Amino acid sequence: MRYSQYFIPTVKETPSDAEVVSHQLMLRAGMIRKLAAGIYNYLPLGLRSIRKVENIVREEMNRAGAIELLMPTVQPAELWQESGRWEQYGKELLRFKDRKDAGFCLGPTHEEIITDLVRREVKSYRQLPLNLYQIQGKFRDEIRPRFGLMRGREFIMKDAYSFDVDEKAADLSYDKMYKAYRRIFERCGLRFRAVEADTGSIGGTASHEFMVLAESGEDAIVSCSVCEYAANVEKAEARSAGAAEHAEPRPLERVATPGKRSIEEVTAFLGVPASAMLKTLVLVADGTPVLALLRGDHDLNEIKLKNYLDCHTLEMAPDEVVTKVTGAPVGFAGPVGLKVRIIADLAVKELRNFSTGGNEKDLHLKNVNLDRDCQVTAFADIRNVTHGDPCPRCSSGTLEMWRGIEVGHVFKLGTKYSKALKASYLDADGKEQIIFMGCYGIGISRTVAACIEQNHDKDGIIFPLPIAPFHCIISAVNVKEEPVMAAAETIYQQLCDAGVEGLLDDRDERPGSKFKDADLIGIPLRIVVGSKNLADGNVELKIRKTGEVQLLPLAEAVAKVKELVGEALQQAKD
RNA sequence: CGGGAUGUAGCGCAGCCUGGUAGCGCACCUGCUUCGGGAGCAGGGGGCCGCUGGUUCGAUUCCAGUCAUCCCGACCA
Repeated sequence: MRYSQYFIPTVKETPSDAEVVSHQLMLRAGMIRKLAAGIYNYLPLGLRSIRKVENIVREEMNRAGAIELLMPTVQPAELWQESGRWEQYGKELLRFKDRKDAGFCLGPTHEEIITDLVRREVKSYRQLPLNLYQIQGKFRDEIRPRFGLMRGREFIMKDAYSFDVDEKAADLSYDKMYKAYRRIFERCGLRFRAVEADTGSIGGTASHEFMVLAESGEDAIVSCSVCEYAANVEKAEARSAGAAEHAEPRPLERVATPGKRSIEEVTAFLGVPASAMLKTLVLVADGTPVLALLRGDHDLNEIKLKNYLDCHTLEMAPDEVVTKVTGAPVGFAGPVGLKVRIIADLAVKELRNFSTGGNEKDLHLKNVNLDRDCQVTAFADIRNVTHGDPCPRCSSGTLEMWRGIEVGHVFKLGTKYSKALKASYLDADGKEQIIFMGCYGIGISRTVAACIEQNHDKDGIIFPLPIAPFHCIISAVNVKEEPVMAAAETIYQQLCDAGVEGLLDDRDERPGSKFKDADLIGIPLRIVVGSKNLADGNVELKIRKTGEVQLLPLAEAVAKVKELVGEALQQAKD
């Protein structure tokens, strides 16, 4: 490709409405342009990287035995009503009507459609297992799209759905996908982790997320310093540190704490550590107030609590409700004397003589003890794990924390959708059985963004070669010097012939601009053809990632590039 | 949806407080010089000052509404 004939509108200045690096760089590198909030044009350069990821995904899915198909973006309301998600999904589902007033939506995911297809066509155990996938645009009307392609409303996704005769077979399908996903992200050249995850609104029995490690990641994940355990903090299990200390209960004390509301203020005022405090949170679960008790230095994990309560909505109570439940303004809540459902975190069991709110303005209690002073409804694991917590799986490890970007998610769905939509088959005995399903998603466009979050420097993007839009850029320092241009053309032709994707920068620009653009768009290899080196029969080969520069005779440059490209792609495949 | 902010040339911004029909840098076009890390000089083009209404002789400026975008929160594969 000749740069002068191509379309790469790069930008010098950072657009003011872009917050994260990948968004800024994709705009600056001319990979994307915004059309509306969370909706982007994919420009040629961006599309090339997206296609690279798609092809890797496609190859690995096919290798794992999945079969590609393509489902419509526009989906009829009836199927969503049948699964119950027409009501459940909320405003994220963009709904509209056709000219006959029939309800439709833009597909945010395709469980309903694929299950409908399979229930019509699959009748026998002989047709199973089956794994169908597509790579397609999805639309989710996110409340708050942000960070460019990281959380768009319209985005490109690979979604696969497996169908099996029973749970054991479904587990095998899941395992195959899990392994395929590892290969995919390895081949993309990404540093990532597979972590245990909450299943969220998709539902099902188990799931893993694939997280690209990056400081800017929206998700917090933990991994064990010793064993293989890794999980999203949303899901990570807290293990109690051990037996309770044996402290004699001291008499309950009332302490005036004028204006001291937060844990920080109260600990400073009382001179006790946060870990000797009891944090009391008032929440509303499906309209009913609930108290959550945590050790002062721990944070509530709302997902764990929501799962424990098995409720539809769970939110922090508004001030009026707190006042009504505790009889005191916000900041003085405690469990003593309250007659509501009280869920205490497991770590609370170990607290003795702790301090907490007194349910009166400017009052806290000291030397509170459970059982003696108040009763909890139940104990449950409802807190976020923290750095240094003991690993829930092995005896010796502790948990380390990371930030990650979710680029893939695999789910064991069980029979949630097959039951709702009555997808069944006849077994060898002619008996009707319900199909077991799994679903497996990869955010293709997000993967490109995540890659940039992980691989960039002050000058721009540093693409791993397997998903770079081009392998090698050939920068002709001065296009008006005939020998320079001729040599650049020759190298470009030879690279093309060798199967290397070259971008010939034949623009009549100053060298500085060309180098800046080359760095910005992140092409892994660069050959610089300039008159000085050319006089000695040499060209320069620069590695974007390391900055390493080598002078090579004209004749060897192409062979060297071909070798490097071959290595990178080969390495990625094995 | 709650809180905060911003809409002025393709991009980044100033002007507005104190009303008198708009300016800077980059980009773009022309010419000359330059040519290994975003060149210099000279000339030039480009604006419904987001939109609607109000106040006023007069509104980019003041007021109200509205739309859009961004940030925080809630929410979310």
